[in-house]
Amino acid sequence: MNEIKERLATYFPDLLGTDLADAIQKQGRLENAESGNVLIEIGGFTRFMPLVTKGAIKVGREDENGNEVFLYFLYPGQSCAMTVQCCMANMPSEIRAVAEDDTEFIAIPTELLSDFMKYPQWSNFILTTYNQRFSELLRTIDGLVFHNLDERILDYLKSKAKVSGSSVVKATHQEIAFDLNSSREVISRLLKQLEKRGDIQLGRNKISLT
DNA sequence: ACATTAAGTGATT
DNA sequence: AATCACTTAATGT
Repeated sequence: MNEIKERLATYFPDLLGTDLADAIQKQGRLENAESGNVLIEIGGFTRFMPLVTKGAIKVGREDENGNEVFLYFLYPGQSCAMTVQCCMANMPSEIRAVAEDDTEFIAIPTELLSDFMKYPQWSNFILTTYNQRFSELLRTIDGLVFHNLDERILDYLKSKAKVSGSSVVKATHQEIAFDLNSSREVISRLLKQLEKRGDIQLGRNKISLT
C-alpha cells in the first residue's frame, strides 16, 4: 500500500473507494513544506490543490493597502475551497497560503480538478469543504463586525495552540498584530487585559493558554 | 558590556 | 482603536 493511499485512508476516508483514490494516487504527489513556506501567493496562479495531511496551513487575505488579514487555518483532513474556485475559473488567487508548521499535503494538479468532479465522492468532498470554510469565515466576520478584538485574539491563540498541540503559543505581539491587522501596542494592551482576567499568561515570545 | 529586538506606557487623535 | 514617541526588559554576540 503506498503512502498516498495511507494518508487518504487516515485523513480523507470519504475519498476512498472506486477509481478516485487510484486517480489521486497516480496523479497526486505527496509534498512537504517547512514552517513559513508560502504555498500560494496572492495574485499567483496555483498549480495544485493541497489536501493537508500533517501540520497546518494559514490562509489569509490582503486589502488594497497591503494589510494582511488572517482568515483561518487548514488542518489535516481539510483542503482549500478557494483553490477550487480560482483554479476552475483559471483566476489568480485571492488568498495567501503559508505553512504554519512543518506541513505535509497531497498536491493535486489543478488541471485534474474539473475532471474529478465526475466522481461523486469528490464533488461531495468539495461541497463539504466549502461549507466548512464558509462557517469559519462567518465566525471571523462576526468578530470583525462587532469589533471584539480581544475575542479575536483569544480565538486566534486557541487556533494556534491547536496547530502546535500545546497550550503554549510561540508568537510575538507584532506577529499577532500583523495577522489580525491591528497594531502592536493594541495587541499588547489587550493581551495584558486577558492576562489580568486569567485567560492567558504572558512571556517573551510566548503566550500560555490557561 | 553592548547592540538588538520585544514589550510596556502615556499622550494624542 | 490607532499612532507616535519614548522607556524598560530580555536576549544574543
